[in-house]
Amino acid sequence: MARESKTKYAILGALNIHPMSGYDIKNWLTKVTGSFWSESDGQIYPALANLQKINLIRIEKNSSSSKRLRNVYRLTKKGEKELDAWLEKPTQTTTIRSELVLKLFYGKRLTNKQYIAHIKRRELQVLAKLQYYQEITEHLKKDHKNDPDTFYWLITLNRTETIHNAELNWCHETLKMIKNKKKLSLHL
Amino acid sequence: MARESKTKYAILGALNIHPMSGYDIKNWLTKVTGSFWSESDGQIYPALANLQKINLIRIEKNSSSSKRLRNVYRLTKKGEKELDAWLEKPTQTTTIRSELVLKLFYGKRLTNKQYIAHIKRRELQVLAKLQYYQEITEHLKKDHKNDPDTFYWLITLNRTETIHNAELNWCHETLKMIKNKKKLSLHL
DNA sequence: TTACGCATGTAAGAGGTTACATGATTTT
DNA sequence: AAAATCATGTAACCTCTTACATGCGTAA
Repeated sequence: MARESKTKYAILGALNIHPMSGYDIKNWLTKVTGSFWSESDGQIYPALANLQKINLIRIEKNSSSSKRLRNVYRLTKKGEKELDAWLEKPTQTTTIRSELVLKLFYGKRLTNKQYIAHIKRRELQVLAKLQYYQEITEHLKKDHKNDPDTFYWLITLNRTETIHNAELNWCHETLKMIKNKKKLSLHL
Repeated sequence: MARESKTKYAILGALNIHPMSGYDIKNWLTKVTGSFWSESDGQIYPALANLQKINLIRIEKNSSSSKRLRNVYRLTKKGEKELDAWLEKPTQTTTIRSELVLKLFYGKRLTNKQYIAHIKRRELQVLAKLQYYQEITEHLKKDHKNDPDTFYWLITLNRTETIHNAELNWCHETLKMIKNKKKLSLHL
């Protein structure tokens, strides 16, 4: 019960780029896939141990010689197959939960001022994210143009950008509408 | 640990519209807030019991006389205050997880055909949702124009519509780009 | 030498979904 | 009479986050 965790696939996919440590994977995921995927410590390390146990990944370098403890993992052939099988499979739509939108939905009890404040906060959050992902996009286009992954990363970054822009527009329009008290405009 | 559940607020907000049973709340939520909020049986009923225990809601009608068991709850004054306190509070950004986008991100290992299939499936899903929410929007504008909640519901429906439309455009553009093999267009 | 970042890992415990159980009522 | 839907509720059990513990290396 409680639908199957996808953490293993996030890990396998990351290791398919190049060998990494758990620490690397986590930071890298939060940095570049943050807008649609993330993992926490408590997920990563047990998952790595398990994936190693069932031979989907293996430790490449244990760096025992006086170096700091650092486990760098790499995909096995079996791991690649597992990754491929998952990649090909169609996905179910995931349920999402946005507390903010729930508040806006139940917003009848809020004053105009409070309601506007919610949307403005959201506007700033989205704007910040948008700028952040635009920077990553620029960076990829400039310094990783020929990386075989870049094309796919840009596609998903472009998706994030498109959607964030749309939400930004919505914030803008909604604020304008509320401020002008043209509440009826939605009903036309 | 494991961040605080928002189920109670989803329930309080629903009961603020009008008294409802647990069954009603669940169905109503999946129907109209499905694009940004949902609850499952296993959450609703225990939460209702608990909310009643701490006097945020109470049973309005137990309909004992030969009628089917059906508990209709209504907000108490205390419940209204709790709802207001939550509504006013700023929200944290929620982390979202999209398995599909993760696959597209790791898409290097997929054939063009497989990749396109993923996006096309998504396109259809989004299109269906878009049409569904457009129907609800029309319904509200026609038959519930003067309902005090309608204005707020239309705002969130409009948000869903805007974002879904953006994603649809992205699907379209991305498919076109891949099909034309103009992979370099992203790099310009 | 103090502090911060690197790096791994575990424990606790709430959150959430699915499946099952139960029984009434309405529809076919 | 059977099947579908209404309606509530519980149990199992996985998921996930937060917090804590630990220790090394490096920079101020």
